[in-house]
This record gives sequence, C-alpha cells and structure tokens, in this order.
Amino acid sequence: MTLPTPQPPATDADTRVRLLDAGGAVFAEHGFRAATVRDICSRAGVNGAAVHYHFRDKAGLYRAVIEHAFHAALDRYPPDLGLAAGASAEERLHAFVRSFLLRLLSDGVPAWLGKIMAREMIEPTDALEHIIAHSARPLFERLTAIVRELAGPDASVEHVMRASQSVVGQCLFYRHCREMIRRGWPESEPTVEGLDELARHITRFSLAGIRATRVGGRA
Amino acid sequence: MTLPTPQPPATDADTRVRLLDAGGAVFAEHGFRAATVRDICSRAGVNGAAVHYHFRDKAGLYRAVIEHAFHAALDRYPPDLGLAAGASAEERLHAFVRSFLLRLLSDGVPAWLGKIMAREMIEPTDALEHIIAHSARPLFERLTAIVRELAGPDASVEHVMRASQSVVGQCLFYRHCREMIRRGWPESEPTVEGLDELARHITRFSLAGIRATRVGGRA
DNA sequence: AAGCGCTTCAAACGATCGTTTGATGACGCT
DNA sequence: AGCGTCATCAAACGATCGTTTGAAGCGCTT
Repeated sequence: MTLPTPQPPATDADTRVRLLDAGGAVFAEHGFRAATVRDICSRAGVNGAAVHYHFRDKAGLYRAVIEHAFHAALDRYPPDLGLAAGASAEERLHAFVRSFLLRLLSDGVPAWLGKIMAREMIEPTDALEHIIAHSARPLFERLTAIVRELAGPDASVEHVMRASQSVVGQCLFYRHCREMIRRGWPESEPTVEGLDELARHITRFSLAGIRATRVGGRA
Repeated sequence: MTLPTPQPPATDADTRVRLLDAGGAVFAEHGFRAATVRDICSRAGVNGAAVHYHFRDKAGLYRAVIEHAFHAALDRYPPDLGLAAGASAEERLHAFVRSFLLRLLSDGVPAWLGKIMAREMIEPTDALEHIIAHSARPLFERLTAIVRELAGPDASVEHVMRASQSVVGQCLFYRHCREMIRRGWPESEPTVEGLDELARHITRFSLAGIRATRVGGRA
C-alpha cells in the first residue's frame, strides 16, 4: 500500500493514540475501503491484532478516528472564532468563511476531517449521520442566521437556504476540487498565505449575491 | 457487492457495450477500487473473462467507461446549448449554469460522468488528466470568457478566475454534497422540476457577485 | 464439410485483506 | 513467590478479488 514506512521508533506512546494518528492519515489518504489495517498498523508501529483489541474491527477504528479528528478540529478552530462581541453581520460572514476555509485547507490534524468528510459525502458510511448531527448542521445553522440577517426580513426561507448553500459551495470547491485545481490550474490553488485573499473574495462575492436576492433581482 | 441482480436477459447486444453500461453504473456507485469485476460482469450478464478480453484489465474498462460517458454527455447536452446567436452575457451565464446542473444532476448516462468525476477529484486516477484536458478546461474557459465580459475590462485576471470558481463551486455543491443534503436537508435537494429555479438563483447570485468585484467593493 | 479466427465460458490461480488464534511478557495484588 | 489481568506479538485462517487458463461455441470462407 504505502511505501515501507521506516517503522517509527517504538516510543512508549499509547497504542490507541498511535493507531488513531496513523488511522487518520491513512483513512484520509485512501478512504475507508482502500485503507488497509496492515498499513495503519505498520505506520503506527504496532501489531496487526491491536485494531481488533482496542477498536473491535476496522470500522470501529474508523469511527474513533472521526471522533478524534472532530474534537481536534474544534479545539484548533473553535466555533467562536475570536470575533468581537458586537460584530456586524458582514464581519461574522467573513469570519465564518475564513475559519471554514482554514478548517478545510490547513494541514495537520483538522485536515483529516476535511478529507474524510469529502469522502463521506460521495461514499457515505454510517459515520455520515454523526457528522451531520454534530458538525454540519450546527455550522450551517450558524451560517443561515448570518445570511438571514443580511438578506433582510422580506427574504424567504428558500432564498436564505439557497444563498447559504452558495456560500458553502464556494468554500467546499477548493477542498473537493483540490486535486483537479492542482493539476489543471496550479496557479490558482489557494496557499496558506493567499487564504485571506480568497476569504475576502468569497465574502465580497457572497454579500453582493445575498443582497441581490433581497429584492428579487432580474435573470 | 450488489444484490443478486436478476441476470438481465442475455440479449444479443454486444458484450462490449453491455460491459460499458454495467461498468458505468458500478464505477459511479462504488468507485474504481470498490467496484468488482465480478459485480460488473454479473450485471452485464457476461463472463468474468470478458473484461480481460475486451479491455485488457479493470483499469482498461474504467478508461473506456469514462470515454463512453463523456461522449454520451456531450451528445445529450452539447456545448452550444440551443442558445440564440446574439445572446447577452447574462443569458449565456444562465445557459451555462443550467446545462452544467443538468449534466451534474440528471439521471441516465451523463450522471455517470458527474459521479465518476466527483470521485476522480477526491481520489484521482490516471483518467483525471484526460478529463481535465478534454472536459474541464474547455468548459471552464468558456465560463471565464462570459465572466470576463460581465466583470468589465478593468477586472483583473485573478478576479475573473475567482469569480468563475465561485460559479462552478455553487453548481458542484449540489453534486458533491448530494448525499449529505439528502440525509440532513432533504427538503432542499434539487429535483428535476426545481432545477430551473436553482439555476436562476445561482445565476442571479453570481451576477451580483461578479459585478461587485468589478468596482472593488468592500469586504 | 472442413478449417480458421473471433468470442465466450467455467474453473482455478495467486495475491491481498480483515480477522482470529494462542502464546508470551509486563505489571499489580494477595 | 504465586496468580490473574492486561497488552502485545507472530502466525495463520477464511474470504474476496483481479487475472489467467484452456477448452468449447459460433460464424465465415474455401
């Protein structure tokens, strides 16, 4: 599967967390099905039977990895994104977009969740229900509240819904199509330094779109 | 893998096209790796060795399926979407969005391409290079030409690029997140009847966003 | 009818994967 | 010291998959 990993030094770190770390990397890279227990255990430097012992089976490890990555992402980029108390709706939209992009595109542990969620959306497992209830739905409702305030009291729930989905779609594009952008349009792949510029674009683009739906607009 | 398909009647249809049809459905449903040759051949009602005989191996069948679906999609929704000759940029944007959504969300043969491309973007195979060169790049350049006209001569290439990506992202959202929408927000899953309304929303939203970037706007 | 490609077939091979087994220490308690 | 529990280990089991094999069926030309 993966190249012969030089067997990380068998430190005295707990086998459980070693499996969670290695599992997150391998599941994010290959997906649930293509990932092999042997590869994960090899990277973790533990015996193949450890998965059965600690997590019952491969699916149990997968669920635990998602829980692990989920909490790690929330610890790193908490829902209250260091936003001022009385921030305007525009500022809150920008903070939402920026933190969303950070969770989606940054390296490290949270990137596991972004990759795994992208896979879950195309090839769902039982874990998707949990992801929706504990991650996607609260986040999306936070966004719809902002959009509703920007769209004004006359906006229908359908318009608020579609506008919010437009915001999410613009952000997810850079995660879901990352490999295609890298191959076909490498000059426009967002870097860590260019992430703020990208967040500003999406915020500005979306603000205009949201306000256009407020009065009905043409087209 | 899949339920015991009642072995389609062994008509005298060519084994090749039977394999292409069954392969398209199975690859789109399970992905390249998870799809099994036995499943495909069972659905096609042909012998397991037919894949080796007609397409050399599983990867050869996969490439042929993509070619097949690609041509089928272009036949059904050709690049010139029945648009009037002197159509305005706004009308051309609407036609682009609508035909894009049709290719992404409609049932039938073209749906294979949408699902397979969604998988390719997350877990690329060698076929992705071909998809980019023959499908994604020409389509995207058609879009950037429209956006450039709408954004005006003062818009930078970066603005045109990002705005075009915003349009594509809004459309792809409903393909990539279809399973999540179906589970978490079933009331907003676009139907065939609601597709025109969705296309109008994305067009109106994007027109405002494109024009907002024309003068710089605030963030 | 005989011979010859082209295509299809059942059956098996070799490899890989998830999982299980039974033994082996490591450590704490009586 | 003796015992039991927890954790780990190498090795193998059973299942599945992609691929291969060699023969048989079919249509066509001569």
